[in-house]
Amino acid sequence: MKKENTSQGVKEIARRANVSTATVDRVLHNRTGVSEKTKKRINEIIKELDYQPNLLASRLASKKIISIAIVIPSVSEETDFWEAPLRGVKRAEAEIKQYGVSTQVFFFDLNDKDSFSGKIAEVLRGDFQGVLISPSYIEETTKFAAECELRKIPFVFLDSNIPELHSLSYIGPHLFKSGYVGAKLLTYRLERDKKILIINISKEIDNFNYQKIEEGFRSYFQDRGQSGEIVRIDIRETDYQSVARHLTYVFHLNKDIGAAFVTNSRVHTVASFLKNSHRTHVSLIGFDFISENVAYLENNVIDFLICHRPEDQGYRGIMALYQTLVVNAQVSKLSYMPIDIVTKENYEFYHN
Amino acid sequence: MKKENTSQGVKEIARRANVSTATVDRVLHNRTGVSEKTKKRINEIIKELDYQPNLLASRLASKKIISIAIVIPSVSEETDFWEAPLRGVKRAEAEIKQYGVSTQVFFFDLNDKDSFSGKIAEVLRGDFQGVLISPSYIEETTKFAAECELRKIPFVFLDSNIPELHSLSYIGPHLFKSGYVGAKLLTYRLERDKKILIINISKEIDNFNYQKIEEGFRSYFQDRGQSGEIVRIDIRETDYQSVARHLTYVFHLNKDIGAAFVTNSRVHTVASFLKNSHRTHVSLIGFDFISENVAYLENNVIDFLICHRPEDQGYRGIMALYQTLVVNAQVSKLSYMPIDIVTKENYEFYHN
DNA sequence: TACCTTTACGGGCACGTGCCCGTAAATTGC
DNA sequence: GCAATTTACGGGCACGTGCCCGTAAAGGTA
Repeated sequence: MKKENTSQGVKEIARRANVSTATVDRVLHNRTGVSEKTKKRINEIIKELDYQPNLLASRLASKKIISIAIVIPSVSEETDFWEAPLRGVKRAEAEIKQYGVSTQVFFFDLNDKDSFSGKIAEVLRGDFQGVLISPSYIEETTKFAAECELRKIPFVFLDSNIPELHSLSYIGPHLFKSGYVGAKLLTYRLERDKKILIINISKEIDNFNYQKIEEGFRSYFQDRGQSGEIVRIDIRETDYQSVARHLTYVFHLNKDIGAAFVTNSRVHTVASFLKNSHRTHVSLIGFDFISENVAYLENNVIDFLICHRPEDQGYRGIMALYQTLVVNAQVSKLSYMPIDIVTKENYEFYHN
Repeated sequence: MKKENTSQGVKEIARRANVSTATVDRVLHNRTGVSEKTKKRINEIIKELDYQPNLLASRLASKKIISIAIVIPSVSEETDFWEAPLRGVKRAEAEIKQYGVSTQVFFFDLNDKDSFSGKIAEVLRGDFQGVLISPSYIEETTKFAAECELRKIPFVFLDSNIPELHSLSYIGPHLFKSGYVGAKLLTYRLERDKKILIINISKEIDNFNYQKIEEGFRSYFQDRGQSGEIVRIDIRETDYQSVARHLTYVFHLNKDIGAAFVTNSRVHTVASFLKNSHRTHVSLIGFDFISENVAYLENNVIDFLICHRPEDQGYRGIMALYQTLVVNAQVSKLSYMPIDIVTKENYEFYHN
């Protein structure tokens, strides 16, 4: 089978407008050097034909390379969570490399604000046409966003959002609803008079993500007028010893805790504690498909993991920038990921 | 930033081998007209350079159009399930249309074997280079697969599988495990002495999919030595009246049914019955994110829906054929979809 | 009027690959 | 040994777009 042989694209427009393809090209890229009236004539024909440029030919002919910077936490000993978004980024890159898109990844230390500042400064020194960033520190990100806006560099937020800033798009979970789902699962078979424990393990004090999750979690009970007692604890050190010490204390004060909800991926530390202290009858829920968590899922210590397709997040983040920078198409400002429920029974097919 | 200026691709190979690009081209497409020794020389250089053809240029220069046939059930009054795979197909098509790929969809009536035969005959009369098919009828599909193999037309199975046939790939759920997950969810808070009801509503007698699901469901109980009584019922008519009649009878015989598991997307019919007969205390689980089901999820009549990302299935199906026919890359023979758990709390973010 | 600058366009090559057509060289037939 | 055929290869255009360069025409200045 053969393609249609009608002359297509710029040539056809040029023919109808009685000009050369170069002139049409000038109009398409709104460069100077075209009189108003021919410009108008050409634009009308473009509209009439509903002209869509041939990306193949365009990218083939163009020598421009589009560079995208990715700013994400490095994979630490504590968590390999960011492996997944990175995979997604690489997958997207492989797909669109042929269109002249290249990426460069900047890893920062999640526990070190200065490393974050350093990396975004480095990005600004480089010559990037788009940025995909995990906005871990609000203040620094705000400055960075202002500079990007000045330079007209589109940026996409990954995994957590700062709605006030004018990002091209946010790609990540709806945190409030994630907490809500956690509450539903955690209490699905909880006995009436048992207490619920919310555990927040994090070095960062000002992290607003956990607040949103906790709000969602609590609102589930408000919505149904249930008012079982909810205990909460903040733990500022992430090592096992510290966590165990705090938890021992809490469980000592509250003998009748039936379920525990961890607001992030450090649920495996809690799982470890529950196992060591023979408290595996306590229902346990947390976030993210990381290897330590999956191990405790397998062991029946963790009941459910809530996940947000981190690989897909990375992929979609790059693709959103690609749509804007190369295809010149619109992308939606908010792209909430599904709230996936992972259990011992279905985790082997989960696409993280 | 500019692209590297080193001469690339076929030209570079030709230069090194002291031949013209035309000769290299002949080797690349193993056409005739090249002596053995030059062929060998060129092949060595190709290997040495790890030559990857530029898809952009290739597809731009080629006038060939690749046609893919899609054979799926039509959206019926009973279910709009197949809307989702169709969306995925369209999404894939939009992405790769520029590479000269076109698709044609053939809808058959899921309750009419002859319409299935008719459509596959039509596909074979057409000039297609690849087929994406939902193999609803085994015997007819077997014949079709044999003919495709003869003509060297790759075909991909969607949503259900016939492992004996040499499909390029199967894209769909792991049915056994899906049933297993259903059992876990259904009994997560089931009281000890309550009975479980398995409901199979389908006109097709020989459908092996449901058997696999039921096996998985039952094996969950075997794995944990639980032997609560399991009742099962087959209903061969899909209309509400028939289903209600059968269910009335079953519930009359078994007063203590605490949970019901429907092996396919017709769970909404059962939900309707449970609601009308004031039996919403019975836990209910079924399959697929179709609008009727979601409505009962919202109503708390259905507890969970198990889903397998039908849109993604359609997308991946087309992409598997694209990888084979255009990119000439390998695709994995089995591509199990995640077993997603959809509840009232998270359905609004589900990407079906 | 003569000269210079600016504007408004056209010509044409390049991107990397596919493929048609032409032809020198090698092979075959008698 | 000569013509006919086959083999093995090169030249070069086409795909649709980007963009450099050249130039006629229009406008400006003395």
